[in-house]
Amino acid sequence: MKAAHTTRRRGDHRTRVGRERSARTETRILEAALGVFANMGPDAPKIDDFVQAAGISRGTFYNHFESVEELLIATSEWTTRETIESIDAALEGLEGPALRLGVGLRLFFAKAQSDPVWCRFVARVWKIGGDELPTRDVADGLRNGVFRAPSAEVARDLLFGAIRQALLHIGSGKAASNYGTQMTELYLQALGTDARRISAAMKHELPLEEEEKETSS
Amino acid sequence: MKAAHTTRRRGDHRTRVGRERSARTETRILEAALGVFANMGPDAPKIDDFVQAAGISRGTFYNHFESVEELLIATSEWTTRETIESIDAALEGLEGPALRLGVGLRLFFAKAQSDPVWCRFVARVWKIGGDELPTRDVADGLRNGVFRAPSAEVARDLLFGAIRQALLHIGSGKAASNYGTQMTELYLQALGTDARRISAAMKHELPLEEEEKETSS
Amino acid sequence: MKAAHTTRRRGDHRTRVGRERSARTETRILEAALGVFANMGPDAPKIDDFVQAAGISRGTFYNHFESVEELLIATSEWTTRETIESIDAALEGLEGPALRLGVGLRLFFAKAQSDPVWCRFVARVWKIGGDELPTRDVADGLRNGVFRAPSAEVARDLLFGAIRQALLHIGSGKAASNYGTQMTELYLQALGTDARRISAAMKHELPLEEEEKETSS
Amino acid sequence: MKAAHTTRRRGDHRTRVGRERSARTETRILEAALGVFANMGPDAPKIDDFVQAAGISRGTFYNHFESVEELLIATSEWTTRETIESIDAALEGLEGPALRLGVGLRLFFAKAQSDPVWCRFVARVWKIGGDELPTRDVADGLRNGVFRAPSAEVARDLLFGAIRQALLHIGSGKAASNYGTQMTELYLQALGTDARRISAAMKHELPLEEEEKETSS
DNA sequence: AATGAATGAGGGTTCATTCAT
DNA sequence: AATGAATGAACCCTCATTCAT
Repeated sequence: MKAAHTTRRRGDHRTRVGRERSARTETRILEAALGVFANMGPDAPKIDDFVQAAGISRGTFYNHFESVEELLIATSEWTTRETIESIDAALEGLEGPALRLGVGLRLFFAKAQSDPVWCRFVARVWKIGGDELPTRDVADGLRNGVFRAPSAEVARDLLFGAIRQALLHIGSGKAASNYGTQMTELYLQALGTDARRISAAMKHELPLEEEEKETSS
Repeated sequence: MKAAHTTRRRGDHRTRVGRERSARTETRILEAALGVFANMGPDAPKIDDFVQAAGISRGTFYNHFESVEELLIATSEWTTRETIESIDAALEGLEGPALRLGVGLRLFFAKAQSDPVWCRFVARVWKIGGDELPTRDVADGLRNGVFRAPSAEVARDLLFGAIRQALLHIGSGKAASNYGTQMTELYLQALGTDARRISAAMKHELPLEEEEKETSS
Repeated sequence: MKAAHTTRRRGDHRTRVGRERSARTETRILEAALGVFANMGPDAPKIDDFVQAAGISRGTFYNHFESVEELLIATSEWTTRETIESIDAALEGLEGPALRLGVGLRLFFAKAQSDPVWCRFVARVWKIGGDELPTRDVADGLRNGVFRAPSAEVARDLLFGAIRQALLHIGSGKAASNYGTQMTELYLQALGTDARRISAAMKHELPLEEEEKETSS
Repeated sequence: MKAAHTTRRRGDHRTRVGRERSARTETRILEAALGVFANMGPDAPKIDDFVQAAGISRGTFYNHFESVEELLIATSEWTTRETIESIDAALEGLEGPALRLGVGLRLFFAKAQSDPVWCRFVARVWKIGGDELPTRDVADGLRNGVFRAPSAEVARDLLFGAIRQALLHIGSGKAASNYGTQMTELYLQALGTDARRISAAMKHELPLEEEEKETSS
């Protein structure tokens, strides 16, 4: 077992080094891809755009991703998951659909305003999930009468239409600093939320979500 | 003199015939392009897609348009202008931002539901104008207190976000028949319109806009 | 018979008008082609270049010429023949290869300097005949000892090389006004012509060749 | 440290191998291009002609040259430089414009007669430099009275006209074996060189320039 | 793994030529 | 004859993908 252990350790070592290097390369590609997609949209960029942005060779790209499409999906997941999770965590303990939705949206827009690249990426790509969270709050609110809308469908569509348009606006760099808050307020008003609840959601202090993404280049 | 006359008439005739043929071909391309863009979006289609859809040759395409981009713009204008104009005409005489906006949106969504190709095209492309009409009504309503919103920006962005998302939904074929009406109602509610005005806008009979597009080929 | 006569006269009339128009059109094309070839060389121009320069339609071009190649040949002949003939006529009565060659070259270069378009055309195309005239004089001179050269071949090649290079130089617009005369003198010197004969050829007054080309547009 | 060393060596190795392969491909293209241009002239050949002649793919062509024009220039330089340099070296130590010019031209024509492809290439393309060498000798000779001509311009133009025409003649395969020598003699005679100097230039043994072009494939 | 030269299919564009009027 | 829209073959160029090192 000892021998085996040693052997394994060597194997592990090489493997680990390889994996680390590989993981680092992969991260480099993802980081580069975020910027490339943000600037060029999901369809325009060619493999070479990522290769150049990441400072790697063509061959290396194919060692990690099979196609631009796959890279797009990977970038989306990588980029969205932690945002969603951190908002989810921040909402822990908040009660009431209006408060939860209001604070959640404000956090989301705050992230967008603080990270323009991320913002433009999400605005232009927005292919993936993360939509269960707000969807649930809207449904809850409609069910228990806090929200009012002709149907759940239009409430949902209005929400995602608003988010996308807001991200485009923010991503253009022309949005006022309270734009996200205002959009949140307007959406709550759209659902017929009563003034007191809106006010509470707007005034609630934003739970600090620490920025941990080590975007060190 | 007779000869001269004949010659001139012939020349005119040839010219006129040529122009007519050319115009017909151009219309054919535009009609085909509407469908192609609706199905494939603005970036994916290749020249050949239009060539095949229109039943023309590659060379003929270039006799009329220099690039896909130019065709996209031409198709957008061709497609949007008459819709906007017909809605504008239909709103003639209607007073009050809520009523005008409500009826205008309902007409717009009605068009979308009755013409799925047009709907998907507009949903995916939406590059061009036609946005002055609703923008003005929103601004009017905010100014005279019929509407209420944290800022004109968010009111505007919410509107266009809603429209785009609605078109996508309608274009998918899964929207209920009253979807457009519901979205209209929700948007009026979003702007804090009072119930009586909303009700009036929803009940107002839709001014008939006769379909005159002579898509006879 | 009367009827037949009338009919024939009509036919003649139409035919004549047609022929005249046709001849005029053909001349227009040739004139345009001269300029086009002069500016663009023999290979670069496309059918459209001639069509535009002549102000005709594509179809009309094909009514007169089958290809660019054919037009090139026609333009060459049309353009060269009269120059050669007029020089030939002007040399009528001059005796002695040195005198004939010297005056002939001077006339040729004078034409080149007075008609830059013709000059650039000939410089760049130079496909066709008209070379018998000087060739004969060179051969004569070599035979009877007026000229001296290692072989008739090199004498001939030196002549045509000189002419081409001279035309290029003149066509560039940078040649001095006595350039043609100087080149003529140098070529006579190349063939070992004695000084007296050279002097006679240089001083001989240039027989006036009237410009009759009706380049009326 | 070992690892780092190994890695670096590997990187170097890969890089070096790549560069060598690339350089070999480039040479292959240039060699092929020389023949293609020689046969078809500078304007007629299409990319495919080079691709086929070099036995590479279209894509590879573009990895090395951006256009036919660029390839033409590269081929010209590659082809002319060594000839000029070798003649320059061979003339080292020869004194007097007549001797230098005479021997230089004879070397040039000898090269042309021994390498028909090169000859036809230069005859048809002749875009680039290498003209300073003879130009200087002509100017020197005119200045110190060894040569006589109406002007330096015509002396120069006569020279290059003669060279071009000579190359065309030689390239056609119909030139006698002493053609180059004869043309050299005639050109010296054209400049009024005295008989003794001409004779010396013609009799001077041609300094051997070894063919070193390593056309090893 | 990483590299980058080579590949060739795919798509863009031009232009000589035809033909109905 | 003259016209010019339509045609499609020929050519240009890009770029995703492979593979030897």
